[in-house]
Amino acid sequence: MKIDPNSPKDLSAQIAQAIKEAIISGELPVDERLPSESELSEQFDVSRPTVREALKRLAAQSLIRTQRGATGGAFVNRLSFKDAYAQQITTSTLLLSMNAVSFETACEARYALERACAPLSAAKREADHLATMRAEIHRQSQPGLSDEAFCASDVAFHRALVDGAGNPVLSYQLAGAIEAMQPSMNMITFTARSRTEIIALHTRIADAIEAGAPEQADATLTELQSYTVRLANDVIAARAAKA
Amino acid sequence: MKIDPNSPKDLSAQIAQAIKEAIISGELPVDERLPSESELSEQFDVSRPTVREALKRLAAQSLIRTQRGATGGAFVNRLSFKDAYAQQITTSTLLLSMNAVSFETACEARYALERACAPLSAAKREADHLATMRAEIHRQSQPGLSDEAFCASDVAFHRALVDGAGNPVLSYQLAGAIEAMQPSMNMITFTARSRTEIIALHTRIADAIEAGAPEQADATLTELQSYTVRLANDVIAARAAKA
DNA sequence: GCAAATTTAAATGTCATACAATTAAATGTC
DNA sequence: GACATTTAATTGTATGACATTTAAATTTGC
Repeated sequence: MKIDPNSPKDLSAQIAQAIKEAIISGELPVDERLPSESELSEQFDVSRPTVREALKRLAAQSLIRTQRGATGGAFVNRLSFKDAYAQQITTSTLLLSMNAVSFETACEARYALERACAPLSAAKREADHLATMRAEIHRQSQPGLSDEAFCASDVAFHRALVDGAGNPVLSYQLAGAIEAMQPSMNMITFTARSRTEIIALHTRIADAIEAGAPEQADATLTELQSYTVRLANDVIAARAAKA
Repeated sequence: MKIDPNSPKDLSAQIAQAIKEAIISGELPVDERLPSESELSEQFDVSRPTVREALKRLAAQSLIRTQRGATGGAFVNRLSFKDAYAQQITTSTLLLSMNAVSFETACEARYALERACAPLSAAKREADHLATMRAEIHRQSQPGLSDEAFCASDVAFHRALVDGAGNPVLSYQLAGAIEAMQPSMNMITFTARSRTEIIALHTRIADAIEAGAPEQADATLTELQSYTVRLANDVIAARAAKA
């Protein structure tokens, strides 16, 4: 691992990249201890603060963890699905909010991905995920539920649908798509009528999964997508009319 | 934005989180300049190196960019799709390699997602993406192509299929799923026979997209998935036999 | 001789200060 | 007015010190 003092990049960025590449290539295996900060600063011929900045960059990406104390140091971290979920969600959220992605585009992506899960979920139809879906449907029908709580339950319902596919990689990929949309979903005011409609569609989806009928789940998800987009467009139109 | 000196977390981690939350909430809009490092160190009542560690954490996630010089400083960065792609790919790659995700599971996720794109691509059937797919198919049939080059072309083909859906959010989500599998794909030795088979399937997929026939694309992708898994299993079996 | 208490050493976390490098704006010069 | 120079602000890097944490080594007490 070498760095170039004449590169346009910061030294800390170069060092971080060198270590990152060593981790990706497998040269540094999981749980391996990196040299101490002092040793690294000698190896790369830079000061300790510079090394520390590099290590913080890696820590921010969950590539390493640090421990204090006698046997402490920086260790290569096993990237857990949980950590990856969290990163995926914040990245997706920022991507949508900062790039003026239309509700329709985000919605299209989300439901396309969900339709990808539906056949797998329908094939497995696991009891616990189905139970979660039913429970969330029940919660959604409670009167006096706030719009935020309704949305949160909506997210939980769809996560259960996705997790029902029993593929952690899929769940990870979809976590971002589903949760990143919550801010825009929250702006929708769910009337009693629209809630009834959505609950009916959720029920049909759960039924389709339980029956092992993927085409039906697919079609109902498409219906739900159009309905959601219509609701959002109503909100946008109402706002435009006011202004 | 306040921090707690008695928290178990590092000061730099707390500061990074505080700024991150301000960015996510929109309190700090895109291109806004953060206070200088000296000002931040006064505001948070910590030293400048500590502030810098916090800023490097944010820079590692592409949340800020820094400029040197008189009018320099740290600016809130608009998270571009390109940056998000890159993060998504490294995260996915590490997730697969560090968690002993089976080839079959990763493959299932990948093809489920691709099948999600197929109907959208078939509806749009854009000329340039179709041209890219045809060009990659042609490249794949060149004799003397290395396994690595064949794999790279395979990735390009599938990316074109995905990008053909015309939904940048989908493309972003799928970039990870497709490219993260390249390391495991590279271990497969593609014989002349298997290449012919794969090229035939690719051709049928392109034909289906061009014809606007989503069901056909879906079915062919499923075939390609099974065939890929079979090839991988052969490699694994051959290795086991040797040992 | 063994267990508990203490000391020690190694590592990260934090601070203070200084200087180098870069960049744009202000200033000066012709 | 155009061009060169200076200046000031800001990040990048280095040095050295001290605080804090943690496990291992040592000492002490019985």
